[in-house]
Amino acid sequence: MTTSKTPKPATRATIREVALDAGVSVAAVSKVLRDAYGVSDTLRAKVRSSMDKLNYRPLASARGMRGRTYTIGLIFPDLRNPFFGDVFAGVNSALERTQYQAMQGISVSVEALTEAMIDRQMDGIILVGPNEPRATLLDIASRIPIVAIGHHDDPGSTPFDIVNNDDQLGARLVVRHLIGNGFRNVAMLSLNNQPSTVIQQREIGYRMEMVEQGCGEAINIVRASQVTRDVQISVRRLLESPDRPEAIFCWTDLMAFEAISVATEMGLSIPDDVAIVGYDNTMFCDFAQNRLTSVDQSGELLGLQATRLLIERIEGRSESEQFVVMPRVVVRASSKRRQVPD
Amino acid sequence: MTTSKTPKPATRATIREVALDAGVSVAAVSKVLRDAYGVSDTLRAKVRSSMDKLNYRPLASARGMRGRTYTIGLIFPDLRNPFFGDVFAGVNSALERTQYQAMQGISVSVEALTEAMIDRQMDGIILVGPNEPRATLLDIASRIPIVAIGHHDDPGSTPFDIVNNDDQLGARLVVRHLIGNGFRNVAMLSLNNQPSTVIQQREIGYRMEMVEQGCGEAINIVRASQVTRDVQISVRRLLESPDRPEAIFCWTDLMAFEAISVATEMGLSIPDDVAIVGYDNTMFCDFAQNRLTSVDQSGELLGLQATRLLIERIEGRSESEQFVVMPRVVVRASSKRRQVPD
DNA sequence: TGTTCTACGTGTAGCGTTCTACATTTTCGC
DNA sequence: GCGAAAATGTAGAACGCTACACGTAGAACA
Repeated sequence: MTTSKTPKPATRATIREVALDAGVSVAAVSKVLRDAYGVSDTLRAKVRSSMDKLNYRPLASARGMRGRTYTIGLIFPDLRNPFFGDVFAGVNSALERTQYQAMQGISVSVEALTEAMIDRQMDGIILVGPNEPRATLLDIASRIPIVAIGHHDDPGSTPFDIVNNDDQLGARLVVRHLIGNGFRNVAMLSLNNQPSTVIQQREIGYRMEMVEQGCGEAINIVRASQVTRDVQISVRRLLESPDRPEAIFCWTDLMAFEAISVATEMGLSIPDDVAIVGYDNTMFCDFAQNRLTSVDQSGELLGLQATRLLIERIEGRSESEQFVVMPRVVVRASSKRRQVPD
Repeated sequence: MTTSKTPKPATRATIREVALDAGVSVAAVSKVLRDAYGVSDTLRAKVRSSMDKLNYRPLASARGMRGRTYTIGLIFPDLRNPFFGDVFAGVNSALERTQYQAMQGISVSVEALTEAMIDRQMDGIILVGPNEPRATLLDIASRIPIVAIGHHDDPGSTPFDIVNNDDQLGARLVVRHLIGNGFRNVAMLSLNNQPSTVIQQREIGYRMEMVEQGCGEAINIVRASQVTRDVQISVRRLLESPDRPEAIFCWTDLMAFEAISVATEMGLSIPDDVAIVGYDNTMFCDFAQNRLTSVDQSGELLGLQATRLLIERIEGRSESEQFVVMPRVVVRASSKRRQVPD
């Protein structure tokens, strides 16, 4: 008398059951799963059909114990910025038709989040606009493949891949555009307390182009924190100052919208009293109440390339790469040519 | 001659190494980790100190093989909606000081995402505004604990928990507010192709309150898809129609911003030509270029409660619960009392 | 006809946890 | 003091996969 096995375990199928059903070894099923070498077409077909029949799906935890989990993590510094939606889209299209899945981490601290992702055996991490010091990034990179979107460093000097838009150029283009449209006293609204290389680059670009355009004496960088209240105060102070700038270049669309808000509140008209330009070209720029000129850094492309590079890394590449996209200014009414009162 | 073990494995510490270091069994360490019964204070202290010393962190995959992964998944239907940031914040504060981590899934299809999360052994899932048919939700709930934010169903009739704002009431409050401010011809801008119970409830609330306020004959529900272009066309058609509504109640802030955009483009003034009201009370409502009256459903509270309920569920509760928050109208200029031309 | 390759399959040892079953020690009522 | 109960600790079998190390059978070559 043999103990009969439960016929329908009601639980999800395992690789063993698939092997049993297909009449092959567990190892063979695993090979099919991984598209590994040494499987005949017949065997593959048999296994595939059993997998379908049993509705088999590999369990990520179990895979994680031996190798990959086919999961990559995404970390953003600021969730309120609508820009990250564009990056998402790019990540998604890169992941289509692969076994990989992306997950965005949710946490207060980026450091804690990174650890949590390592604990959870992510195969790799995409860090967007990381503010962490270089040493921290290097430490993370030594433990898990990462690619940084928006982090400037010398090509080849980092053990991780980098995907950037040319932030320095982006800032220069903005200044060139504004001055070309008759705004010479251009201030820049930047971020404080964040040693981000992206901000640095944009500030450098702004400075250099102002000088090259002969407006060096008008250089004026105001820094505020991300907090709405703080931005409002800074913008108001700027707009109330005796030599009110003719234009404000904001380091992010989000800040630009806040600038528009303050200007509107003060009864100023845009762009006649003050022009405003943002960065990211998010969907809100198009709205008629904003009509915000902004720099397009094609978040979607950034996300796509970052994902591609990350997967290459996970699958073995060892030399680091950089990918740079060219920014372009998308002109809208907020920086329309100045009507100089003759 | 004994083979000497590598002294510094350079790899992360495992539970075995902690046990070795603390001079106790692996089982004991596991107990400490899980706060399980049967550990003396002395042992606990020893183990804790070894864990600190070795910088030990449990590996989620390995835990997943036996029990929990201490990870919960978040699924949103529309990533562009800034509302979800509020929910995030709530989830985070509920997770503070727990071992759990939240991850937001990124994918085109909610169904695929759910499967991916089950594959990855999430302990539970929070579904925000799910559009899936009831049967699908029941199927998912039979395989993994879920709580739905924004899904209306009879209390006790679902095997999963529900956290809602009273959408019917929210809509009623909007109508009441608008009519109280002199707008009688109130149209509603809703969503098509999405059998969401949230939308249903808001439509019902709108209808009922319109009737009760004696404006039944003005009821007018226009439905558009989420696509920007589609919304614009619908709003434009509405505003160009011979009996242009005096106010538009938009089912989401996002749509309301688009409505403001179209109205602005057409040269209409808000609220004198048309009042506009949104739903969600997202941060953009405050901006002077929007000044959007909106319904606050406190996304943060929703996220907090959903997380609390989900963890309770994961840890054993079996009867389902519902939690309802009361919506309230936050009045801004976009619905200011009508200046009736006498 | 033997010998060497190559292609295809299989057996099985872990991976790092959890948790049941059990062993040992301490406490306590009488 | 004695036996029972409570408290504390341990051993070791899973969990579902991957991938290394082999075995085997034809094909190709001499």
